[in-house]
Amino acid sequence: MDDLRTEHGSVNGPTLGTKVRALRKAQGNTLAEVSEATGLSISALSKIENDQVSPTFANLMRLAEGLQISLGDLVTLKEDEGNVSARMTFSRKSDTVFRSTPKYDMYALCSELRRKRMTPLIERVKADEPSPLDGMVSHSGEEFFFVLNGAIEVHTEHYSPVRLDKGDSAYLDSTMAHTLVALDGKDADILMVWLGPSPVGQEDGASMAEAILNQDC
Amino acid sequence: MDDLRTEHGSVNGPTLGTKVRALRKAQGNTLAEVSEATGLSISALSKIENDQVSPTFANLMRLAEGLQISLGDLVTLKEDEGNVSARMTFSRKSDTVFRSTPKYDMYALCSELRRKRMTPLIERVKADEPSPLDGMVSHSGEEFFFVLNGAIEVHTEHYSPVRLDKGDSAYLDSTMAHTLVALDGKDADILMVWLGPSPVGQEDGASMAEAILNQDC
DNA sequence: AGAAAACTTTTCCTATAAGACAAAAGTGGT
DNA sequence: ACCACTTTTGTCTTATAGGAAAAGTTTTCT
Repeated sequence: MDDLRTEHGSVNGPTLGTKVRALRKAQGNTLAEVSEATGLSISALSKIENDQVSPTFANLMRLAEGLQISLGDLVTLKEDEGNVSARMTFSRKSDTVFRSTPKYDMYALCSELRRKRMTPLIERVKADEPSPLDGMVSHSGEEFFFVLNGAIEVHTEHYSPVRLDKGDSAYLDSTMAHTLVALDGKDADILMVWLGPSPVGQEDGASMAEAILNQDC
Repeated sequence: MDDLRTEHGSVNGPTLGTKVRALRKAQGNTLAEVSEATGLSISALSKIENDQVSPTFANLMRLAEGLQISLGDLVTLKEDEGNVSARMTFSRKSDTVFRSTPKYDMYALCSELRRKRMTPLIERVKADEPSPLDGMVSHSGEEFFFVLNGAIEVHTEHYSPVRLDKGDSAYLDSTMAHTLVALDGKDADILMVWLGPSPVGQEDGASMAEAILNQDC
């Protein structure tokens, strides 16, 4: 047999083989090392990477474990994530408002990097805010807050409000209705990292970020 | 052959076969209908559902399409993921060192919440540090940094070192070797959020966090 | 109810493909 | 050019996929 590309590759995306190879290379390992980690023979790995065979489910599981990737991520032929283009980005102290509402100003961080799964933001929670419970929202995913300046109160539908001062942090299930209120009459700055529900979705990571940003304020 | 349960089932979760059968039944279809939809023979489907064979990747793709489920969802034998207990937690300004090394002190945030997918930490990067490149590590997942105090330099295997001052942030693919260096002779504090590669893994989110923490310094 | 009919699933057998082992070919460094 | 290392390519064994018959299940008819 020659090439199974058409059989199990998605139309344009990388084949399973190229992805496995990219992952292995990204970790700086040889076939022998992955063979050790997975229990698969070197030749089998070679053939898999060259799309000469279609590995069995059992071996896909061993492969995923050895490559330290979830099985779902492994079989989901998402675009190149191991190899190319950008693998890192950074943001200078952000001064471009990504989105502004009566309640929040938002500054997206590291937005150049498209392929990321987490969405980091800085939010300024405005002090002059009428009634806390107005802004209650729930959306998919999880979020983590860290208070950079000022103090906030986290309101949720299931817990009593929690006051967080500078340096405090919170982690919550975003599907639970929640909102933030600046305390002491001063604006508060928080660092927020949002993680969407779709573990593999790349492009819809972006759209979901959009969604949450449109919703969350 | 009798039963491959131990080969490709997770310890307690449902096997692939039971999941396929459940999906088919839920849609009210017969093996013949799924055979039609997937192109797989009835006998092959039967064996798959009874865990008598380990289907090839090519056939897993056809199966997923026929069952109208994403490949990732099909192979990810996830248990019920809805159930709860805690859905939020918070941390006061952390003062308990989670882990300390010559190079870093780490403070885990929101560690009470077990089910979370992101792992937030505060790291103090120590100034008195001999040679930057010693500590280079690569591990699975992605990480986001935000500089709280001081200045750091991010070294990676593929990019030139980047200086980050207070308020700056970075996002990087953790599989790329990297390390942080405190600049200007002062310790630097950063907020880091790490996201492991396994999207659904709950409990192994914890173990992976362990892994990265043990490795990353 | 009982029996036949129609349908669904499992089992047997054969062809073919995947996996292991070993040898050959390719790579990189000195 | 040599050596150590990595990857690919054969050959053989073992397992998966397909086809058809057997077994099991439900429906229908009298």
